[in-house]
Amino acid sequence: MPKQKDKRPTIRDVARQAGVSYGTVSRVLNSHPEVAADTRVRVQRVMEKMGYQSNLGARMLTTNRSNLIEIIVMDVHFGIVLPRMAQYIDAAGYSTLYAECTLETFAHTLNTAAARLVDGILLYAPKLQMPDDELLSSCHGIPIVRRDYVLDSKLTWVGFNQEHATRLVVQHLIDLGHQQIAEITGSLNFINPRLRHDAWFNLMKTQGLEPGPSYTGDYSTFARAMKTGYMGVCEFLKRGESFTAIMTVNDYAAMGALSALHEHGLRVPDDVSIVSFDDDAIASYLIPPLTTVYFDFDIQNKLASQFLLEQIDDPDYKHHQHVLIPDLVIRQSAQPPR
Amino acid sequence: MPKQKDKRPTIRDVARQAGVSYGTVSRVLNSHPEVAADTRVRVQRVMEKMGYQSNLGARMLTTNRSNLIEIIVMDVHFGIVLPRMAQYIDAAGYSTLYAECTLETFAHTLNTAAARLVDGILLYAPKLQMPDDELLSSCHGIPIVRRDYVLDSKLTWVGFNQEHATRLVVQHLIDLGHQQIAEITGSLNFINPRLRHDAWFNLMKTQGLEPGPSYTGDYSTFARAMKTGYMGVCEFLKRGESFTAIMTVNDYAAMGALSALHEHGLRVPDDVSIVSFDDDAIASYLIPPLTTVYFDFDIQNKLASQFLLEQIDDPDYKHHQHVLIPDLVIRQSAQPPR
DNA sequence: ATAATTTCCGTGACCGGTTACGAAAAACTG
DNA sequence: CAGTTTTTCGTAACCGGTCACGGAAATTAT
Repeated sequence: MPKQKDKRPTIRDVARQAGVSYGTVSRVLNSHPEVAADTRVRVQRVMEKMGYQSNLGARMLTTNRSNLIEIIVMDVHFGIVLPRMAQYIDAAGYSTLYAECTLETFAHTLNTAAARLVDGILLYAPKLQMPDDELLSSCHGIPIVRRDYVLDSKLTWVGFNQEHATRLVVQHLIDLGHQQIAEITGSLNFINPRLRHDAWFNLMKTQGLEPGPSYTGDYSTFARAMKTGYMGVCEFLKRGESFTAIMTVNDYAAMGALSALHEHGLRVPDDVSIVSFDDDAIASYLIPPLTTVYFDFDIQNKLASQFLLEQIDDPDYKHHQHVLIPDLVIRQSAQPPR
Repeated sequence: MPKQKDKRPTIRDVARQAGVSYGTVSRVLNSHPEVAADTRVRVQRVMEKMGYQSNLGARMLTTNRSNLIEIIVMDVHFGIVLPRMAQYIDAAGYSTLYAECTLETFAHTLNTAAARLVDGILLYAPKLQMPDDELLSSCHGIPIVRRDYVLDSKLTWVGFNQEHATRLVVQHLIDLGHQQIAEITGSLNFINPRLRHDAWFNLMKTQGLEPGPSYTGDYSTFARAMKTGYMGVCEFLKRGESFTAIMTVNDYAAMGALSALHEHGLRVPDDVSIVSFDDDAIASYLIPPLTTVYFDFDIQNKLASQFLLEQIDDPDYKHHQHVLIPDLVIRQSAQPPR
C-alpha cells in the first residue's frame, strides 16, 4: 500500500475554476490555436495558481508517447556517459531513463522500454554487433541511435574513427623512432579494441615492423581498466617481452601501466613511452602527463541526442552514420626511445 | 509526428485469444488468487505468445504509481553515483529516472517528478540544507531518501560520519609526527567539506596545534577536483606556507595535488604527506599509492535504495537516519615528516 | 435432491487526459 | 439586417488498464 501521494488537480478542476470546459483546458495545454487569447491567459493563470501539472499516465495513454528517452548501456559501467547525454535530453524537454543490461537481458530491457512507451533510445553498447533488422525488430519501432562506431550498421550512429585514432598513435610512436610497440587493449569482442588491434597490427606490418606483444583485458569500468593496464605490463615483463612503447586502451589503463612500470623501476617516458586514448581529465594530471588521443565525447553525445530527437519528430527520417575524427594531444609520456 | 510505434496487444486482445474476459487477464497480471490454476496458465501462455506487455500509461492512470524511481543529483556531476544505485532499483523491479538539477531548478524537477507519478526519489544533494518541512512539501508526498550525511534532518538519509573520517585522517598524520597539516577541500557551503573543515580545525586546536593553510575549490566533477588539488598546492607554495602534510577532499584532488607537488620538485611522501577521502579505485594506482579514508559507497547506495523501497511499500514508515563509519586505508602517501 | 457455500469470472464504471464533431457566438458580407 | 463565414468552445467517446460488484458454476452440506 503506497503512501498517499498528493491528489493533484486535473484538467476538470482547472476548467471548473476557470469557468470553461475541460476541452478548452486541454487545448490550452497543447497550445492549440483555436482558443481566444483572453481565455487562454485566464486558464493559464488558474493552472499556475493551482499548481497544475498534467498527469503523464493519462497523457501517455492517449498520445502513446511518454516524453521519456532511455539510455541503455550494455556491457560496460562508465557512469560518465550518462550525465552528459542527460543534459541534452533535458534541454529538449524529455526526461531520462537509465538502464544497464547485457546481451541476455537486452531483449527484456527493450520490452519494458516499449511498455513504458519510451519515445527514443540512446544505445551505448560497445560490444554489440547485431544485424540491423534484428536490432530494429527488437526495438518495437522505437527510434534508436547508437553512440558507437558501428561500421556495419545502416542505422543511425555517432562514433569516432578508430582506425584513424590508431594511426595517430602508431605513427606518432614510429615517428619518434619506436619500433617495438606493445598494445594493452580490451577484449577483442568489443568493437573498438578489435578495430584498433587490427589497425595497429596492419600499420606495423605495412611499415615493415613486427607488432609488439599484445595484452587484452577487461576495461568495462575504470577500476578494471586500471587493473588491465597494470596486469598487462606485469605480464609483458614476466614474459620478458621487449618493447619501447605501449599503446593502452584508455587513460585509466595507462594509469595502471604507469603504476606497474614504476613498481618495476622503469621510467616513463625514459624507458618506456605510453600513448593512450580518450584524453580523460586525468590525462594531464598523471606523471608524466599523458600523450593521448582526444575524443570529443561532448560532440558525440550532443550529436547522438540530436539525431535521436530529429528521428523522433520526423516520421521519414533518413538514417545517418556520423564519423568523428579524433586528434592527438601530445604531452610528455611519449618520447624518442633511448 | 512521431514515427509509428508498434501497436501492442492489449489486455482485451489477450482475453479474446484466451477465451476469457479482460477482467480475468487483469487478475492474472496482478496475480490475484481468485483465478483457476488452468485458466491462469492458459492466459499466461497467450500473453507469452502474443508478447504482451502491460501498457504503463494505462496502469499509471489507474494505480497512481509508475514503477519509476528518480535519482536526483544536485550541484555535482559524478556519474558514478548512478549506476550503482540503478542496480538495486532494477533488482526491485523499478526503472530509474535520472535528473540533475540546481537549487533553482529543484522545485521544477520535483514537479515533473510528481507529474510522472514517480514512486520514490533518491536525492544526492551534498550542498542542500533545506528544512524538513520545506523539502517534504516540495515533494508532493513522494517518498524521498537522501544519500547524504544530513545531521539536521529527521527524514531518511544514509551517510558517512564525516567527523570520524576527519579524525582518522588528522590523527593518523599527527601520530606520524606531523604538526603542520594543510587542507584542500571543497566549497564550504557543501555539507561534507564544511563538516570536515570544522572537525580538522577543532582537532588541531584541541591538540594544541595551529591549523595549517586551507584552500577551498570546486570539486563537483573529477576534473574540477583535480584542478582544485593542483591549484591548492600551487597557492600554498606561492604564499610560502609551510606544511608537511595535506588532507585533500577526495582522491582526485589528491591526484591534482600530487601533480603540482611533483612539478615543484617536492616528493610524496618524502617532503609532503597526503591523505585523502573516498578510496576511489584510482587511489591504489597513484604514485605513491594513496592513504585514504574508505567509504563503502556500495553499502550506502544499497541502504539508500532499500530504505526508499521500504518507504514506498509501507504507508507508516518510520524514518531512519543511518550513519556509516568509514575506515582508514593506509598505503604509502603518508609517512613521518623528515 | 435441494440448499448453502465457495470459487471463479464477466461487467461496468472510472482514472485524466486527447481529439473529432458540431453548436453557439462573433465577425464579416452584401 | 438577414445570411454566411469564422472563431471559439462544450460534449462524447476513447486510450488500456484496475477494481468492486454480483452472478454462474462448482463444491459441499443437509
